[in-house]
Amino acid sequence: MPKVVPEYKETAKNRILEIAHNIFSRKGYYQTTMDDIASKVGVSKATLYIYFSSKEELFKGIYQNAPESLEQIFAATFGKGGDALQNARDFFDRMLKEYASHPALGFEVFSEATRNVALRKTLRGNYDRYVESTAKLLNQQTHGMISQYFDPRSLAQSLIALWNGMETLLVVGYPVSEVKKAWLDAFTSMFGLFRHPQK
Amino acid sequence: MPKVVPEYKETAKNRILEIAHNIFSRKGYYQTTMDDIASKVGVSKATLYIYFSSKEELFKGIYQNAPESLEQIFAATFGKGGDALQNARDFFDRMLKEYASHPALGFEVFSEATRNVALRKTLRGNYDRYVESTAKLLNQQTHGMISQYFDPRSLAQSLIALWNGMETLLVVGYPVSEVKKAWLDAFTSMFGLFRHPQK
Amino acid sequence: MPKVVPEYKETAKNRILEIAHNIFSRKGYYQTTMDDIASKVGVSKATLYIYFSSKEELFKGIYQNAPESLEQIFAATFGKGGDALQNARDFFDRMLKEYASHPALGFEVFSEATRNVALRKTLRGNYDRYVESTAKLLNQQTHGMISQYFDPRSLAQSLIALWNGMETLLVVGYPVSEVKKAWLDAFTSMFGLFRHPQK
Amino acid sequence: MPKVVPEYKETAKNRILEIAHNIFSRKGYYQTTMDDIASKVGVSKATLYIYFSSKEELFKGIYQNAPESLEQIFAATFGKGGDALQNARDFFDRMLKEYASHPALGFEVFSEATRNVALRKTLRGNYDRYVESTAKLLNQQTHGMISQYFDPRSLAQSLIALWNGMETLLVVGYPVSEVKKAWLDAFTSMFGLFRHPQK
DNA sequence: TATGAATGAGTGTTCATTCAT
DNA sequence: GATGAATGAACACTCATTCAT
Repeated sequence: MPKVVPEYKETAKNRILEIAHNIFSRKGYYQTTMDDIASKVGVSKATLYIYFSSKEELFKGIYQNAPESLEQIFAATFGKGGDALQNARDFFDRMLKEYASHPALGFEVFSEATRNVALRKTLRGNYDRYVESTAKLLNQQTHGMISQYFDPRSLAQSLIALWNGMETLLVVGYPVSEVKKAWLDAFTSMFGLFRHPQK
Repeated sequence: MPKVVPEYKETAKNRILEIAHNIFSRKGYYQTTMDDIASKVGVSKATLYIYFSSKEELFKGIYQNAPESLEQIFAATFGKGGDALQNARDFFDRMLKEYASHPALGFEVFSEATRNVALRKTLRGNYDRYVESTAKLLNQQTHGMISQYFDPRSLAQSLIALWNGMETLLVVGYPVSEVKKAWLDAFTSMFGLFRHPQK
Repeated sequence: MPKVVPEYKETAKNRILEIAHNIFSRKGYYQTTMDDIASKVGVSKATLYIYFSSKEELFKGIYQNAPESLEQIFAATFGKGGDALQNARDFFDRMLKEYASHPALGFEVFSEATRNVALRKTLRGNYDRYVESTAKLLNQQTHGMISQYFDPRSLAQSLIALWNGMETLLVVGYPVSEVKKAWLDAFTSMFGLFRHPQK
Repeated sequence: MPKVVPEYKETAKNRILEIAHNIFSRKGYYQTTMDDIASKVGVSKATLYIYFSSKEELFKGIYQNAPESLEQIFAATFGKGGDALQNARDFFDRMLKEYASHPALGFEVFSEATRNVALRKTLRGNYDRYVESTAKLLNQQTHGMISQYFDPRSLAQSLIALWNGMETLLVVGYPVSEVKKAWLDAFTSMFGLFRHPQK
């Protein structure tokens, strides 16, 4: 459960998903061929079509199978209460690991979502869950800490957006340390912790 | 409007760039064919190759030609001083318009940057400029407003990341009003304005 | 006929090779399209690429597959000893048949070899074999007939060159009978048989 | 007149021919583009079409303009009488230089002649001249040396063929010294000079 | 005479997808 | 369930040739 990286069960279908996830992440959707996947999985191309009716369906299988990570990581870090700043640090570290293993995939998915309603709806569903659970934790975590004026749901959205934005900084090539600082500074200021500067 | 010369004659190259920008934005890089572009521009495919040596080069031409927007919009909104919150609203509105006209392009570019060093470097150059100019304005705008503990450069990065993240919320389908609120709430809290709730 | 196995099942690859050989020979490398070959073979263009990774590779397959002819014909004619002049006649007749079925291919290959090191090396390998086996036969055939002053290897090269040169006379349009006479006269004189004029 | 390399007069047309000759020789007909030629000549592609109605016409211009070399070299070497073997040496050296400057062109032309009647006729015309003048010189040079049984015209053809064949040995990569020996050995034996071995 | 600009007609190559075995 | 073999439909890119200026 604490496992972040989607750990598909070892059925043929899941083996394919896992490997495809890797390749799609590395090469991007359009530059990944069914051949790439098949040969890496060690089966024939035709076999892929036994499990997935098309390349797109296979791709869908991936982001529908593994969208728990943000939620799980958020829960695993902020969920345990305690020092908010430290939790934010942990969150960053774990999300970074997640991101690093599939840097391109997220962008690819968003880009595709721009044109694909079905995908957009799926993502929206995921995000609704993210927002809800984040808001809930925010409530607990920051209880009493956040001004009454603010909306936890709204802040949850901001926080998720902020992380997504951090990924763009990483792609562009800013050093992790710098991006982490930006994340923590933003987090600190957003939650009015700035009176307690990090060492 | 910035164009002073009235005999503003679009060169063929710029016409292509503009139209290609639109199509790439709408359909994505890999689903846009040179034929698509050519026929929209109203020339033959071969003509495209007179001006750009490859599809990739044409694509490059686009994101190298118009990366000023964030900078310009930031300057145009926050640059004029005054009410920070109102500026943040203006910024959002203008960036939204920019985003809406090419929603997918940004993600496509980031995705590609994941695998393409040259592109990454170009983007990094742009971002360095963004960060610098944003930090400068932040200094002026928020003079005295931000705690001594915080780093304007770091906050500038966060702010840019935050906007990028907002775009993901938009793609996913959250209503503009909701995203705008998230942006403003985040902005407000980040800059310690929360004592002055927006009406 | 050399094929012993009756269930001589042409593999797809060999079928392609054979047909491609014909077309390349007739139209030349650059004027032969993959479509030409595919449609003559009766498969789709894509199928060609299952067996050969590129047009060039397919072309290579041809001249690497059938370079035995000169060697074989030489062996089959001069190899049997007996009347040298008659053997020379037989050699000519059989080489002519070979040449006539693919007149352009040889020149095409030589032209290409001018610029292509790999091809040059392959050809050189073939020629080394030709020279060696020709020299060997020359030794047997002309034993005692050729002056001690001459080098069989060198004469072998000359003989091969002479045949190659005869092909140029044929291309240019000299009648076969005339070219054959030139070949025989040269052969006769080279091997000191001129005291025994052909009837 | 002793000049071998075709020295076109410096008219625009001839400048083009000269440069085109070089490029065609180096890259082959099909891999030479009109752009290649135009840019090397320093004019626009369209200008080429003022002087030559097509690429093929331009190519024709080349081999119609400079076919004297074999004839001239033969005349310049064997024409002066004297030691036949030494003349054969000189001939080789000068033809080699000629060949070396345009190794591929000859093969290209022969290959093309296979399919192109007009070209074939032109070449035939050239070869008729070659044969005739060579036969004439052979008569003088070898007067009394060659058995009555042989036909100078036929031997002339053989000699020309032999040289053409030598070019194939060169393409294939045999060292010049080796090819030269083969040439001289063949020559020597063909003309019954073998009683006077070269040192 | 010279050319910048344009293009029609290819051309090799790729790839998701199918299907008989 | 698995696959080897096949392919239709594209697609980026090229190039000889034209023509208005």
